[in-house]
Amino acid sequence: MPRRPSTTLTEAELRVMQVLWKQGPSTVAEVVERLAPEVPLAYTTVLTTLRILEEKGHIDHTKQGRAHRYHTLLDRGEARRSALRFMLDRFFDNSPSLMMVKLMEEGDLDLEEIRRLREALARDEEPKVKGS
Amino acid sequence: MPRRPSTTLTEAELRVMQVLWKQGPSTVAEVVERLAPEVPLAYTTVLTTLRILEEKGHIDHTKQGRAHRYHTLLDRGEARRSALRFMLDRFFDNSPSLMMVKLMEEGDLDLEEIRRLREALARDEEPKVKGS
DNA sequence: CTATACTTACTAATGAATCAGTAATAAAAG
DNA sequence: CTTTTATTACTGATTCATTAGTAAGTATAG
Repeated sequence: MPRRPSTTLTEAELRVMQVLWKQGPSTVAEVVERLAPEVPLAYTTVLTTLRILEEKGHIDHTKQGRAHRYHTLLDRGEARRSALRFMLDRFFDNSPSLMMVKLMEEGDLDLEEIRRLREALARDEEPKVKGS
Repeated sequence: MPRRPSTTLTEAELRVMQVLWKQGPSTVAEVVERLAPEVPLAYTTVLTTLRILEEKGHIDHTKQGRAHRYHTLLDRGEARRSALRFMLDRFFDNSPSLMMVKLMEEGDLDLEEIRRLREALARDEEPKVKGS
């Protein structure tokens, strides 16, 4: 029996989606250029990945001169949520607070970020109170 | 040109590591049993994955009767860190605080957890001051 | 000691994913 | 209109990852 086809974005697909999310609708050449320093890929390789993403319904394209300009359809927020759920399940025993703690340890937050997070946490504490 | 071999744990490998991390040193049968409800896999499939993990140096085994009992060598904390780094890069523009905010929105923290997190953040704010 | 049951070791099959080349196409330049 | 050039569409190669079967080995039970 073979492996099952992946339900989530594959590594190559994710790499490309990331570019589209970050720099907005892009042509093949623009994606290649952005990826080049990190992962040098042939023009047609990226083209193929974009075609697959389009087949899967994650992106779209419009004509732009003789080229195609690709737009994301898959919402980044949704992708983030499913990624977070995966991480919680696989690495943090489904404990959001444990994950929060580890994040705090990992990324050194500057004072401004800490202040904003404390405010966000304070806001989180409020809406729990119903009525009055 | 072929695909590059993956540097991180693959999906199947991660699934097995997760079991070993959660329930401690286990035999093949124990791993299969734990995985069964979620993903029914043949005994030998899990055995193969364990062999690969051992070849890669991520786990170890000791004899137990006629069976092998597998132990993790790869530290879970280290795996968590590299997973977090990957997530930060791919989904959260390398902003830990952004990731934390999204995590707060997603995983509902209970009041007790929020309180502890606020304390932890408060402590994080202090050590920045050098001397006196 | 022999038979039984369980476990491992080895091997193979298969499709998934990734990478890229060649041919066709369409726009742009002359 | 013709030539050049950029781009896409199609196709193929490669190997990785996953799955599991068969044979060999080893402990346990009778």
